[in-house]
Amino acid sequence: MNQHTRPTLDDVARAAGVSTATVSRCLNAPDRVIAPTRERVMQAVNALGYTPDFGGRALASGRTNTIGAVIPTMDNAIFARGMQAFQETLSSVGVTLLVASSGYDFDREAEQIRALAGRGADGLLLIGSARPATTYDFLRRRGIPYVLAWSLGDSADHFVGFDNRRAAEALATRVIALGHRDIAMIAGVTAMNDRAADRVEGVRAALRQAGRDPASLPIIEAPYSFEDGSNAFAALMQRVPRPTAVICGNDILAVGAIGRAKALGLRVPDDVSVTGFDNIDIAAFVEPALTTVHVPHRRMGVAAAQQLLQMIAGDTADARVEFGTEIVERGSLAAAPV
Amino acid sequence: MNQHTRPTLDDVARAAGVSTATVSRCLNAPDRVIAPTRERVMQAVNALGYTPDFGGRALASGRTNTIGAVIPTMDNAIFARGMQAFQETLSSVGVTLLVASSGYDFDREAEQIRALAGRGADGLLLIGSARPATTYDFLRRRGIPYVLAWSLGDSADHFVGFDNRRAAEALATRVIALGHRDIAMIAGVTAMNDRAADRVEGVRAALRQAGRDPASLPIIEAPYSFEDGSNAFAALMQRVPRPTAVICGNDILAVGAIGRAKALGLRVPDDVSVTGFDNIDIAAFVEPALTTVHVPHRRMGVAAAQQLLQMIAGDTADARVEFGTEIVERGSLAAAPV
DNA sequence: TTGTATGCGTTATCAA
DNA sequence: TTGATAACGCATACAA
Repeated sequence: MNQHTRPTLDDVARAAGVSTATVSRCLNAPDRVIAPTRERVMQAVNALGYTPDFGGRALASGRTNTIGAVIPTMDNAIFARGMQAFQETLSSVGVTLLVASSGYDFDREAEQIRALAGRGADGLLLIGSARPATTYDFLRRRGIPYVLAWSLGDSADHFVGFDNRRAAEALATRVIALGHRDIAMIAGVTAMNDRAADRVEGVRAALRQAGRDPASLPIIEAPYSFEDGSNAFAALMQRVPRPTAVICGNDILAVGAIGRAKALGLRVPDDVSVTGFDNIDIAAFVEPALTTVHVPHRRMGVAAAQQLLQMIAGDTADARVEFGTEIVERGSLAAAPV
Repeated sequence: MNQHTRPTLDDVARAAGVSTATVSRCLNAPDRVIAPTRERVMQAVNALGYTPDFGGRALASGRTNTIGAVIPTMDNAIFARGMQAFQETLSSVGVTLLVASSGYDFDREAEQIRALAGRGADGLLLIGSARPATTYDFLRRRGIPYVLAWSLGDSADHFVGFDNRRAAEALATRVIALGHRDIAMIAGVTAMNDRAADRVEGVRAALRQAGRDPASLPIIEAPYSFEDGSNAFAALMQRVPRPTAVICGNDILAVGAIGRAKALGLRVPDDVSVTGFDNIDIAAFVEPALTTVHVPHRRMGVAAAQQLLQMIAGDTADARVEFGTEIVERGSLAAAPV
């Protein structure tokens, strides 16, 4: 039984009869080593089961090949899908992903950002642009590359996202064009969430554009769950006149709304139309299928990873990558009842 | 404009007029430093905006305060929820989470395990027990603590999970007790997935127990999506005699099945019963609501984290933490049609 | 309670 | 192409 200490560069060097520098080169820049020696070294590496020590490498090189992400929560189909793509992309180039979650709380987010930066993350992925100036200050003082995703902002930061406001406006405009006059909205919680807030703004903009008073739009904010969507829908249906269309801030709320409509004996879309946002899998599967806004979550995850990798490599990356969205019309939206 | 190099322990020590050792102690064992000096040091730390360098710390201490997880995919409600809880628990004690995904592929999993171990992970979370001996060999040679979650196995490894087989058997037994004789199954893909395979085994065991031939059970394996569940259901409904109950390996497949049933004009549960597994949110929300097996995903995530932390700390941890599951009976399951 | 001194494993500079 | 050797920033055993 040998000692249970891992082999070091030195062990490999000795075994291969070369210097530690050569072993290091074999691993990091194989072309800077002549083939025969390289072969001998690699043999020793395999024989000893050598793997480079992370701490030593990080200390000496100043890089960790690690990227951090702070998202509101993994327990949300939207981020789950995007993060999966993000992780796959990083993994394909040998970078590993550190994840942390904020629970939609600015303080927690700042705390997690600090933690990941302290963990030596070479770059950071953050969601949206709404956060205190102090957090941005920290990011910049620290000089750590970061990308803001899932939305687009006005700042000079790097964005990889789509225009939540415009997409929501387009959808609402379509609803209005179908003759709906009594429109209501079930929004995601807008506090600390620019995506949700932008979607509300988009709907208001559409109303304004149609010569209606945005202030008259009944809105209920609801957490991301079927049940909350359902309850919000029930509350909205109490209004007089009863809305003929309910625009929801995301698909989960919309599915909750449709479920409640059925329970209330209301036909969708004959009595009331319902729309969602995100186009997650379930949108195509509810009955009736959901009219929603398609968002390319996976592509965004991939693009965010590429962007970040470029920034870390020191290459000049595009300031922003904007993805288009499109309205997917399905059975849950129809012309207003006459 | 000052140089953009981060302050080091030495800078803080100089600023506070103490040695680096004292600064280090202030950060790692504050009680070993007298209050006045500690105060002076912390002041310098804040003034300089000092944060310890990760590489240096990892190299000197041999620990990274980082735990890795290799899961099949984040894009699955089950793991997403459990991982969120796992991450929160780690975060609460200052440990950060490295995530990687295998895509249900043994080779990729082994690769990711290597990557995370190389990244200096102090411990590892893996899903299920089905993987090549070579992977376990690596884990043990490396001596890295690991926990297997979401299932229970026969080995001496540390498990945090539940008995997929027994839970599925209980559910199937209930289905049989309701008079169903023509039962079919839509299973998750069992290759490289012991959870899915165990659920199939459980159903077979129930049939055997009831004096039926398990080999006669029609089974279609389907990937984790509504659409695949839907298609599998349609195929099963072609059989003669037509099954009166379809047991699904997870809720997503079951919801897909229910959707197809409606499209085919079949009433659930009058014409055909459908059951799921996992009890994710949507199970309570489909129409009819899904009879399924409740699995405490969040609690498992928390327990897995605690287990791992104990193992890393060198405390003796329980060999296995088993969670109970329970059948949640809802509208999708009823007595067999007469 | 605090300081000194050493070593952790790697990368990178500079010579050879 | 390869080798010596000096950082890298921190934790810790030991001494004071």
